Order: sequence, then structure tokens, then C-alpha cells
Amino acid sequence: MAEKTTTAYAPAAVESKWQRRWEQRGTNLFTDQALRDPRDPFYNLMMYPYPSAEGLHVGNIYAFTGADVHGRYWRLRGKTVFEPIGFDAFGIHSENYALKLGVHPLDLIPRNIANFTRQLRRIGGMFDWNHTVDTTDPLYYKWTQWIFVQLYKGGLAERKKAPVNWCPSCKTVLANEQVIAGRCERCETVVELRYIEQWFFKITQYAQQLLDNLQHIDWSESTKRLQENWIGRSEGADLVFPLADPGARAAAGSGVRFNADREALRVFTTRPDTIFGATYMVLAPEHPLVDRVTSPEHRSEVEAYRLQAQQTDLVTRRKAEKQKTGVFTGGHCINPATGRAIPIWIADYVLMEYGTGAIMAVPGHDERDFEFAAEFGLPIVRVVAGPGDTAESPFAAAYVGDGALVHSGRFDGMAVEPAKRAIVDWLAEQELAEHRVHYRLNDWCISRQRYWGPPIPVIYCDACGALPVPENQLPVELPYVDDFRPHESGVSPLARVEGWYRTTCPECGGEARRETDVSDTVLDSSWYFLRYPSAAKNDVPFDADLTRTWLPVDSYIGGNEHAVLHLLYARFITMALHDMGHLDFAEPFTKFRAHGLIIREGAKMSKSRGNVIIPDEIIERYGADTFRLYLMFLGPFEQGGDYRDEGIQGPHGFLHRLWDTVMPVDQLEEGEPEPEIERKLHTTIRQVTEQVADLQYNTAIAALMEYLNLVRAGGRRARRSEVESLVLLIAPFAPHLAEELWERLGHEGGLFEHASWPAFDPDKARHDTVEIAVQVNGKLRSVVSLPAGSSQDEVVRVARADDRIRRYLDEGSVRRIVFVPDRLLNVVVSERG
RNA sequence: GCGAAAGUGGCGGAAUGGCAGACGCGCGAGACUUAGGAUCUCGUGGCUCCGGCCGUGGGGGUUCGAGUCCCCCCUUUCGCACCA
Repeated sequence: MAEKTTTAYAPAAVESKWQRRWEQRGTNLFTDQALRDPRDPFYNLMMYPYPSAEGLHVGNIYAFTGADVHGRYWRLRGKTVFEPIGFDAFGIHSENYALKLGVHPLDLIPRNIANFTRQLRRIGGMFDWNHTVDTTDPLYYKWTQWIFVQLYKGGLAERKKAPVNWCPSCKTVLANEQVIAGRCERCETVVELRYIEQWFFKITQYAQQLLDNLQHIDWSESTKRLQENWIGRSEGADLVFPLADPGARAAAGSGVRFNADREALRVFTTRPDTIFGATYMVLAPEHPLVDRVTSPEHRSEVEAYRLQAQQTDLVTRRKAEKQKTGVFTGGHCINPATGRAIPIWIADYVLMEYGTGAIMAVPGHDERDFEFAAEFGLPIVRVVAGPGDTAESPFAAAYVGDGALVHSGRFDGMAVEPAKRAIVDWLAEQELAEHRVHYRLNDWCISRQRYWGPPIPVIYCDACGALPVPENQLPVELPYVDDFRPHESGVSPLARVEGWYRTTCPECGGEARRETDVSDTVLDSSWYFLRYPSAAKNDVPFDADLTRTWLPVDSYIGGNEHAVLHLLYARFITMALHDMGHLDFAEPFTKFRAHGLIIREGAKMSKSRGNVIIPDEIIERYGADTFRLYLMFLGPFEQGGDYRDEGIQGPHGFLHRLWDTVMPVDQLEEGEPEPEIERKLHTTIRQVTEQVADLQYNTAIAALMEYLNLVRAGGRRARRSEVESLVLLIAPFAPHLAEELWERLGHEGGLFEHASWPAFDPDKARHDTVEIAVQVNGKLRSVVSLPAGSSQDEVVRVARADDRIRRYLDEGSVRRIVFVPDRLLNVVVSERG
């Protein structure tokens, strides 16, 4: 009796065996030389995780598995796939957690990274552990600082005092993108407005390019839409409203005249066509000209309102969408279109951050202005007549639609769109207007008054001013500080470390101080993909040859929650480095796909709900292959899925059956596949090949299940030739199991190193007989079986012979026949009676 | 309010304008077993007078034929939100 070869499928044993073997063989590792000379390189990137103390969550694993399946697939199709992973370990989140635990982040983070590494290995990702990054490693953030210096030199970094979002709980500044509905995205504390000296990157200089390039990059539409909205381009005009001299009201209608100093209010509008209906002006309370326009008798009221606005936090101010408030300044300016003097108000519904911080109010055609005018009894003039309106039609609400201009002098009768241009052109002749584009995007504030980040590499000298740290002095190392707590005053923890911040000026050698703020974590991740191929090199941030070979990234997979932070800023940094000659491409990610979100039993997962999935437990019970396969089977990868605990049985049973089908290898039958099975095999190869390339994993897996069902139908025993390809097709999803079966089938040296993806043969997929649906008047009445390629006449003849069809044809005359070869016949007959 | 996506069995989800519900979960019946995830076979949208009829959020339309295309409406989710 031969040695027993049948053993039950034991995922844990199979998986640890292959993980060990991949490691020993360096299956997924690149040497520097191998990276320099790849055949058909494919850079398969996924968003690197933030190494929390809780370990990988199922969302991480979902994303990584989806990306890994893609990478393994392309590897089997012959590409050289570089699939790196790293750790985004700086930032407020880690720091807060360390504070909570009373552990120093320098102790905490390495522990978390070790745990993450263990978990990442366990799920069977094809990661190149020779090329990882850790953003907290001085060898990494040296180059983050280098990027700051490059942007500084390129004129893209500036220091300015600016209103910023201050989180009183995190005790730091937040980027606009980190403020959600007026609250801190991390701790949900109400954000305050503060005026602090900050470092900004001038991303607004790239607004148009960031927008334009969206046209040609292959990204998920949803992501592109988010970026488009965030950039927020508005086309309109800047209009000039000259300030009226005191007492100008008396001179109403006397034409446009500047005062002696030619003072004016500048407003941005997208509706210059409605300028004849501008009956008052509104300035943001913080507007610099408020003092200038306020008359003595209104001063106290104006001051009180400004103070109130200043003290109101952003949430209350922004959410006060019901009641409009504001006060009259006593000042007036001239509407350049009508020549009339109109009053100037201040109100907090006008924001200093957008446009010019001032508006012309057209209550007839703007909802907010209408509301305000109604509240304060200001005049409302109709200047656009919609369909069915006359010039004198009364308003129930602002009319914002299209129509013909009225009460607009020589522009009466013009439609809204042409009038926009005509009016701006007319005013431009008098230098009172210019066409203008505004963006909602603001410059990127990168300063953080915290400890756990790369120090911003700047030195302040009383004599020489602010200077970047010379590149040969990088990195500016983050010192080990026992007391790293943030402070309410906004003074950074590093400002308390005198021995660290005192330094000498690189210019004059005199006494100088270091910048004590650290940079935003998002800067770390704005270039990490450039670092991976060059991770082993310490003399440059990214090696020119390696970068040319591997970048831009071929495939990037990640979550849409990073659409406007990471993904937009990474594009900006890449463009900036490109323009400064450091890169020869301007877009970092040729293709980006956003994956969906995993929910559980129809509900969002959260710690507070107590319904999070613990990956380690699932993997221990079912194995990584089953977990991977189930996650990919849940639903369309780009839409996410609903994780139901019982559902894992399906993919688990499938892998067991696959094992049982192949496993007594010496009992597999030899010979060609049975014809029906071979046809199914080749249609399956075609479907899986197409769908895995397109991330349609759930249906690809369904096709594999269908095929195995057919192979095993009725307790049938498989032939070797029927299952070998199947093992390869499942390999991207269940790499360990596939390797094991492949080896047991007698192949040496490893599936991912030596095997290649099965080829689809259209001849073998072809069916001799086809089932043709037969309809009468569009309703299915029968199905007939005929040789493939049968003509319409033949099909009609067979159909007519069918009882179920004849019944319907007897009583009516055939009026028309629709024939779709090999698929369908529709006989249209006259309705009876 | 603006923008985007989506509404299909008990559930997750399939369907180049051409047989709606693939695949899986769950459930039902049976078989073989009975120590772990068992495995196998058959069935499983609703109604039915067993001829069929009705079914993809609702209402219209185009078409020989609509889950799919067009128009209107409803609901849900996700962004953005006094952005001038």
C-alpha cells in the first residue's frame, strides 16, 4: 500500500509553509540590481497604513487584498510586479494615543509597526520587505524636509500670519480638509479661528493644472469629482464699486465718479449680468475697509457686531443659516452700472476667505441676498425676467434662473449668458471690471504645533530672517522629549526645548532659533511612493534611474476618504517637483481606483458599536486564503460589501472542495478534459482574465465556483487537465492554497515564479449546440436547441414545430420576425380578437 | 440647497437593449455519516383554476423586446455646504 497522500485541507499549515518558503526564496523581494533591470515593470501601489495600536482593521485588509490580487494577477501574466508597503506613522493620531497611554511615541510606534508587519505577512501579501518606508525614520523624513526646502527655494512655501483652524483639544492647527462641518476630524471638537504665523504651500498656483489634468488621468470618476468640487473653480468677474463721498446719497444717479483717492470696493461675482439689481453691498466683518467706510454715528454698532462675529465660533457662524444678521456701516458706494449710491453693510454671511471678502448684493436674484434684504427692508429690484415674467413681476423668492434682462439700460432683452460677458466688457472699458476665475481651494497650511512630526527645516536669525536649513545639515532630527504634550497657547512642545531650538545662523553664523513647528503628516505621504524604489538609498530621496523605470505608479488602489487630502496634495507635490526639474512626469498615479467600504450586517463598523471584525480571529479560524477570498467575494470591489459572518462559509467550502477535488493527486484521471468541461473552462478563463484585470473580483470568483461545480457535478471525479488551470486562476485570491496544490500536482519551483496565466482559446470555448430563446410578441414561450450558427429559417422551422409556439401562431398572422443569431427568435403576430 | 452614486428574492449580490435573480448565504427535503469548517443530491421570487399570470422603488415614454435607454417623481447613502 502506497503512502497515504490524502490529507485534509489545513489552512494554517499550508499558509505558514508557503510564507516561510516565499521568504526563504525571496519570491517577492527585489535586489537593487533586479529593480534596475525589470522585464515589463508594473508598480502596484496601495495606500500605506497608519500603524495604530489596534492592529490592521478589516478595511485595510480589504484594500490590500484587492491590490494584492491585482498584483499577483499581473505577475502571472508576465509583468515584473513591485508591490511595496510602508507605515505612515507620524501625526496627531499616534501622538494622542501615546499621550492617552502615557507611552512615548518613539516607544509605541515601533511596537505597532512590528505588529502590523506580522499581520501583513499573515494575510499573504506579495510585499517587498526590502523596500519599505517608515515616515518616522530620520532616513525618511530627512527627505520630507528636503522637499520642504525645494518648495521653499521654488517660491512655493511662504510664512504668513493667517486665520487658521485651531483645534482646542488637539491644540494644533488643522488644514481646511481636516475640518468637518466646523469640527476637528479626529476628536470632533469645535474648531476655533486663530491668527498665527504659519508655513503655507502655494497649492493654489496649481489649481488650474490640478483641475485640467483630471481630464486625462485614469482615475475613479468619484475621486475626480471630489477633487473637482474641492478645487471649486468659479468663473465670473471682479467688479469695482467706487466709494461715495459722504453725502453722496443726494447725488444719486449722477454717474460713476471716484473720490479724490480713487478708493473702491472690489467684489467677485459669478453674476455680473445682475449688476443693475445690486442695491446694497456687504463686507465680511473682518474686511480691511470696514473702518474706512463706517460713519461716526454707526461706529459703535459696527464695532459691536465685529466683536460678536469674531467671538462666534465657526460652527455657529456657519450653521446660522436661518437668520441673517448684519449692520449698516453708514457708508455708501456707487453702483458702476446705475451710477446710484448704494449702502454698505457688514454681515457674517460674507466670508473673508472667499473671493474678495465683499459682495454686491442682488436680492432679486440671489437667495442669500434676498433673505438679507427681506430681513432689513432693503430694496429688491428685478433685473432678470424669467419665462412668463414681466419687468414688474413681484418676487416671492429670489429668481436665479435664466431669462431676459430688464431694468438694465441698454442690456434689456439680453439673455443671462451673453449679458454676463457684455456687461463685464462694457465696465472693463472704464476699468471697472475684469473677467476673473476664483477657486475655492486654499493654500496648504503645513505647520502643526505638535511634537510628533518632522521639524520644519527653517532657522530664524534676527539679522538674516527666515532661512531654510542647508541641505547638508538635514535631517533636523526630532529630539527625544519627555514632555511632548501640546500646549493651549499654541506654542509647540519643541519651543520648550531650548537646547534644541538654539542654533547658529547658516548665513551669518550668529545666534539663531529653529522653527519649532512640525509639518503636517499629509506631507509625509505626499511623496512616499517616490521613495519606495529608492528606499535603500540614503544619498538621494529618489534615484533618477529607478524613478524613471518604475514611476509613475501603474496602479494605485485606496480609499476615497483620501481623495482631497493625500491624493490632491500628492499630485501637487509631484507637479512642483516636476516643474523644479526633479521628476520627468507631473502626475504620480497613472491609474487610481477607489475601493468601496465594508460594512457589517448592514451597519457601519465602529468601536463604539462594538461590531468591528477582528481579522486575527477570522484568519486563525478559516485561514488567510478563505478570508481573502471572502472579502473579494462580498460585492463589487469598487463598491464595497456587507460582511455577514455566516457568509464566509461559502468561500471556505469552495476552497475545501477545490482541495478535495485535486488532492488525491494520484487518483486524478489523465487525458484530455471532457468536451463540455473544456468549453466551460475556456469561457471561465476568458471571464476571469477580463474581470480580474478590471477589479471585478466578485463575479470572477463566482465564475470559478461555477466551473468547479460543473467539474464535480453528480459526484464526478476530476481529470488533472481539468483542474490545473483552475489552480492558476484561483492563485491571485488564494495564493497559499494554489502554491500547495501546484506543488502537489508535481510542479517545482513555485507557482508565482514559474507558472503563467492560462491562455484562453476561443476555439475550445465554442459550443456546437446553442439554446435559442423563442418569444412570441416579446414574451418567452419556449427554448429550442440547435447547432450553433443556424440560420433564421432553420430556427423558425424548429420553433414552428414546437407545440408551445404553434399554439400562438395558429390564430394570428406573422407580421415580423426578429432574429438574434444563436440567442433569440421573436415572432411578432397580430393580436387576436 | 448643490454634486455624485444607488434602489433587483429572506440576505449579499448577477445580468454587451435579447431566457431577470448567475454565484454565495440562509432555508426546506433527502442521502451518507456521525468530533471540529462536514460532505453529497434535489428544491427554493410571488400567485395559480397548473393553461398560465405577475414581478427589478413609483408613474409615463421609446422599442418586436426595457432591470438596462429617455422624461417626471419618491427613497437611501456619500461628498460639499451662506463659495457670492
